[in-house]
Amino acid sequence: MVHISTAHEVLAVVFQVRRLGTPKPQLSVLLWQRAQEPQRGAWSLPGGSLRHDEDMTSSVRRQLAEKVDLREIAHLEQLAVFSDPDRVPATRTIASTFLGLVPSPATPELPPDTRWHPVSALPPMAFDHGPMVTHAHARLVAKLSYTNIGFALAPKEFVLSTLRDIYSAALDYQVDATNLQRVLQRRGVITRTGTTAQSGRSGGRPAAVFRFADSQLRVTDEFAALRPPS
Amino acid sequence: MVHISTAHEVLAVVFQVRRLGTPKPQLSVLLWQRAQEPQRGAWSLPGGSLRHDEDMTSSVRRQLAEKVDLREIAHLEQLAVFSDPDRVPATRTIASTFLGLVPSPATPELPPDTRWHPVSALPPMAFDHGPMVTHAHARLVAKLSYTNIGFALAPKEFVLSTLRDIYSAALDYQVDATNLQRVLQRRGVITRTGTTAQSGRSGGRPAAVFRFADSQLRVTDEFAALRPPS
DNA sequence: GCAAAAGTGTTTTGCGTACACCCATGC
DNA sequence: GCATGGGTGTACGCAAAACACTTTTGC
Repeated sequence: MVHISTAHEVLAVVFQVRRLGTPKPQLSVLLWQRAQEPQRGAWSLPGGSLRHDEDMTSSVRRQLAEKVDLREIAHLEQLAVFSDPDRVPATRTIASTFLGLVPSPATPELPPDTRWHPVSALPPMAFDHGPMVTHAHARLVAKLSYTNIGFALAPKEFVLSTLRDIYSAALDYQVDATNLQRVLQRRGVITRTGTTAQSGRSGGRPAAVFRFADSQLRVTDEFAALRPPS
Repeated sequence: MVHISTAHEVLAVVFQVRRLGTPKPQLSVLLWQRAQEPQRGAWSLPGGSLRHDEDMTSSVRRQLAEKVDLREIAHLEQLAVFSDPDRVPATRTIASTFLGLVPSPATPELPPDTRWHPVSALPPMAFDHGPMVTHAHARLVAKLSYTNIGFALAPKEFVLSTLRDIYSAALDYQVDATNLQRVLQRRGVITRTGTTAQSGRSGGRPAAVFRFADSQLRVTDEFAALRPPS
């Protein structure tokens, strides 16, 4: 196919860890359902055309605010560009994808055609949006391991079992709260606030309250191997 | 500034470890010198406009082949997109950057305005191309630690001291050959060919010859922390 | 008291670094 | 022989995982 001109769109993979009826919360992604052909009924990532006077990060923030009324993005970063000439029909469109993270308790109002879907059970996705979600999830999993990126999924203050549930949902395996605490505390990623939470109805020792030390991305475990000599 | 239309270019940060008179080889980047205003005389990354019928990876390969006659790219991956509306004058241009790696012994012919520059001493760079090189270098350093990306910088077959020099140049610190061997062998990244090399003029035990097991990127040390339970 | 949940102490393990020591070659 | 570079063996350290045990609450 030969195209006359090239458009550029930004698409955001926005994750939040949410309760969805199930006992344990699940990692979920924000999608909207197409009302028009092509691919009517399929689910799309939020986003849209880049304006001539904005850079891509501003564009993503603007579009999420305007189109799905979402403003609580705690972290936003570039992922990959999808540039196959035929990735969407008609106009040749290059897509730049972003990873956005929303803290857990926030539950913004959403337009009626927009919904959170658990990453483990995605609906039929429009165009190449499925692989984009997979890619974003892989990036999140990797960064949970060597950065403080958890700050963008967790509440401002939290108890360790809550944080364990968030990590478990994002990583898709049971994380041990004991070790999670020690790893994150040793690295200076989380700190105690000093206060303790109420015990639940069924008893149990009251839990210490923590918070993330930073609210910006920081690499906390730079060298996996081949460390420079000390 | 308001722009009428938006152009899209691809730019490649191509690295090779090269001897440049100095005893130890150095990590170098391929640049060409601008003959026209704006920024005449400043050095640019190779690349150019994306065609309407090609994706970005093909475009990078094509442009490197056409413009600087470079075909021995062993590894090519996306880096970041630079989308500031005013990053270059006149037409608003979005730049997608790529990391390209050329194996060490290959010394392709270059056009006269094109040259390899050591990363440690970059010439005055055009536009925002300086930060692009820095970004690419950071990515390379990170991936040397947790992937087999060295395959794209090393010769097909090599002796361990050669590989040490390559890693040292790319990482910018002295790597210990003994430990490098053990780490890479344990991970299955390199294997012995069985043959041994000649000793140099000044004697010394003949070295074993190695090769990389794969010639495609592979993650070899996935989890820095928060490993799933075993 | 007992169950439930949180937190601490201790052991084990795996991996990477550091370093001492042995090996094979040229001259 | 001896210098030179290559390779192996081993001790050390660190960080994380695993798990037993203690603490603090509700009922």
